[in-house]
Amino acid sequence: MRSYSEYCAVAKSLDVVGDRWTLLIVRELTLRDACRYTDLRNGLPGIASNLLAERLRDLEAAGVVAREDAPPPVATTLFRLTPRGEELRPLIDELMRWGLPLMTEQSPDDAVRSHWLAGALDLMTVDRQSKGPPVTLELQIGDQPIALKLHDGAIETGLGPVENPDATLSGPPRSVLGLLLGLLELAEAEAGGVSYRGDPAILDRVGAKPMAATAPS
Amino acid sequence: MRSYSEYCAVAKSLDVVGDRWTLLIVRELTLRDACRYTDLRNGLPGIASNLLAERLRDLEAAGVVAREDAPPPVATTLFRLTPRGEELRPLIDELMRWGLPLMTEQSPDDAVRSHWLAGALDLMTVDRQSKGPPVTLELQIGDQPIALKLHDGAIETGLGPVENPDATLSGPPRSVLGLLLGLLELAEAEAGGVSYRGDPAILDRVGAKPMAATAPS
DNA sequence: CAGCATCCGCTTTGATACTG
DNA sequence: CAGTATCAAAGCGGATGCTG
Repeated sequence: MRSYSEYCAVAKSLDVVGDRWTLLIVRELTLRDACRYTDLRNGLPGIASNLLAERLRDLEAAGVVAREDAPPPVATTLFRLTPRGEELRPLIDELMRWGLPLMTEQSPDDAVRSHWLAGALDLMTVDRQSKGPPVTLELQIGDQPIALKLHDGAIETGLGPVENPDATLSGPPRSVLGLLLGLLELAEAEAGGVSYRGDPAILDRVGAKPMAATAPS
Repeated sequence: MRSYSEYCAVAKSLDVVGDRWTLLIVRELTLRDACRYTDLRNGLPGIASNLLAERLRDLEAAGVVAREDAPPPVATTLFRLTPRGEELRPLIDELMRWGLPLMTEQSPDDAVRSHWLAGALDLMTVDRQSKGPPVTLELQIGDQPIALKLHDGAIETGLGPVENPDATLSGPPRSVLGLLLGLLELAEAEAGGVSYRGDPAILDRVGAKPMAATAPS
């Protein structure tokens, strides 16, 4: 991207990460750690192959991403955030926070990936019953199941199947999210195509994280 | 901008604010409150006039910016962030934080505006002598003076001249910033073209804000 | 003068095909 | 798997002109 040529910290940041696709590449690497080129392509549906290659080169030159040769058994190239790249995590979190209200609009041709949603849930939900017994909830949305482990007031999110979940939840992502964040009642969500199996009390434990106090200006 | 068509909060945010110039427009409005079209142009050197108009229309449609007719004496249009737009402030702050290390590189054709620097100083500096008497420091960098008012461990930044400042500081922005953030000693900064008038003890009171603890993941 | 709209050459992106 | 090559379409930058 052409530099903004402004002696301003915001502009300098955008000179590095302001290109189209760039912050989504960083998102992939923050959500999934080291990725192969192919993993990145899968997590960035619609990106042109030449653009991905070019962005990775730019990010490497900027010291945000590092390329490493994977250990022997696999023998492939891995892309990983450098420490400087890791410092972009709060920025990705802010984008996620600000974008969450926009998740009420789901276009029919929106791609869905479980790790995107897991990241948002990780950031935005809590176990409201801090003294409750540990329970696990499996969400069937996106390209793979999402595991929610509730314990001690926190929710740990993970990808992949859960053995013997205490409850399972599936349906249109929009409705599943609305239900988990407390914007929809179970009955409404079910009318919206959600299917839930398990004790409804478990669902009630999941809620939106209270907003952090506004940062001191 | 073309939508990323991803059902992901980060992508949804970038669908709204990911266009070139868009976040810099938001920066202007967060740093300077309501702006006229002309003020925005001045704060965004290099933007094409049609692009500014188009971005403002897009931001208005997205509910981020509102247009209002200014009160009688001036009778001009003002652009202002909506409450939803104000919620982007933490994002701008994060961009500023991440970009600050890049301020060590100042290209000769970088434009400089005082309010950009005042914003960064506001975010990143503290009065290290929390019990010291209130003092004011005037910086002569950019297109207008910057006032730093040190009192009770905090630094209040403002734009415009100070009457009877306790100290004044001028020179190349890069060096002035390095001096204030403690990356340069006064002697080094002076070698770099900085000129300081006042008690050196005042300078010592200004320092970089200690990093906030990493946000709980 | 403030707030745009139009035009045009240039750069970036998107889609697909191809390669070591 | 990890890219390069190609080319049309879209977006941007800069200049200029228009309107209240």
